[in-house]
Amino acid sequence: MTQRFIIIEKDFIPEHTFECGQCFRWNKTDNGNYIGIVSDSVLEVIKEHDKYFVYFENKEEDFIKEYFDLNRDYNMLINEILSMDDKLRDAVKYGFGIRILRQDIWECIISFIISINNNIPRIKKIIENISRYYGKEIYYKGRVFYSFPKPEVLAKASEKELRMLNCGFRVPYIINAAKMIESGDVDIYGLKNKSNEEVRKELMKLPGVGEKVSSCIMLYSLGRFDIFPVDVWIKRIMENIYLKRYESPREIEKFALARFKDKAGIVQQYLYFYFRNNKDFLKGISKSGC
DNA sequence: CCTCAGGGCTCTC
DNA sequence: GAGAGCCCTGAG
Repeated sequence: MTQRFIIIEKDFIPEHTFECGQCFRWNKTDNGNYIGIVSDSVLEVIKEHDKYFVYFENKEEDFIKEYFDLNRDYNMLINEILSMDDKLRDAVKYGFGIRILRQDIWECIISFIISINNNIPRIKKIIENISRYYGKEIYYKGRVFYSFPKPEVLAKASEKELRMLNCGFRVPYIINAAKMIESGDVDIYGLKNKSNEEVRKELMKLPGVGEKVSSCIMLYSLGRFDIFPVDVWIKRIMENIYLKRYESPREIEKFALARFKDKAGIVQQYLYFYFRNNKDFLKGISKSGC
């Protein structure tokens, strides 16, 4: 069993990358490293002598490099962000080491359908439940892990089973989205060369995929940084820091895209990570409203 | 015991 | 365009 590794030396802190809310299948191990299931493989990120080693099996190096977005210079991105907006200094400094992972689009779609009106610990639990129930076994270092099931599998899943796995009101969304993808009614594998508008239109054909979920898919699986997902937290943060008034998610996205341009996606990530972990800085703004 | 919110969406009006 | 309702769980 060949085990290989590559080194990530620059602009990377595992805790920031894996716990900024973009992914749900990475977990911290007892010794402080991270282990995750990525498509049909188990990956480990291990710190040795101040360097991070990615261990993997059954994958090409190019896959790993793309997954960790290693061809992008985040340090340069940060400098450009700071040069155009000083308000982001604290958030960028705090979130240094976040990389936007290039996730599998199918798993990303279902993951963010599950995220609807849900919280992160429960999202992780539901995805784990689905993988254990429907996924394939992966053996890694004598342990068993489970891959996320393919569209054809979830297309045939029963409502009863998925309810048992705690998917709740999202059950019909999941099954019908899987059916539409499996049948080819919605083409999720031919989106690469399409415009943001075209991609969003295609994704929103899927039940349970609205503006925000489609934005997450475009950012986290297509690597489109000129996208700014607006959830309840980002809404609050933007209203608090920039707008000083209640505003609709659509207007907030418009504002952010105009201001942060092709770096909006990573800015969104820094803001989310920083303010979720420092909620006190958001006192003074109401929790909802628009 | 209760209410409320959580990386929102759909359906109805 | 606005508003109610939603499966479930932990927090308060």
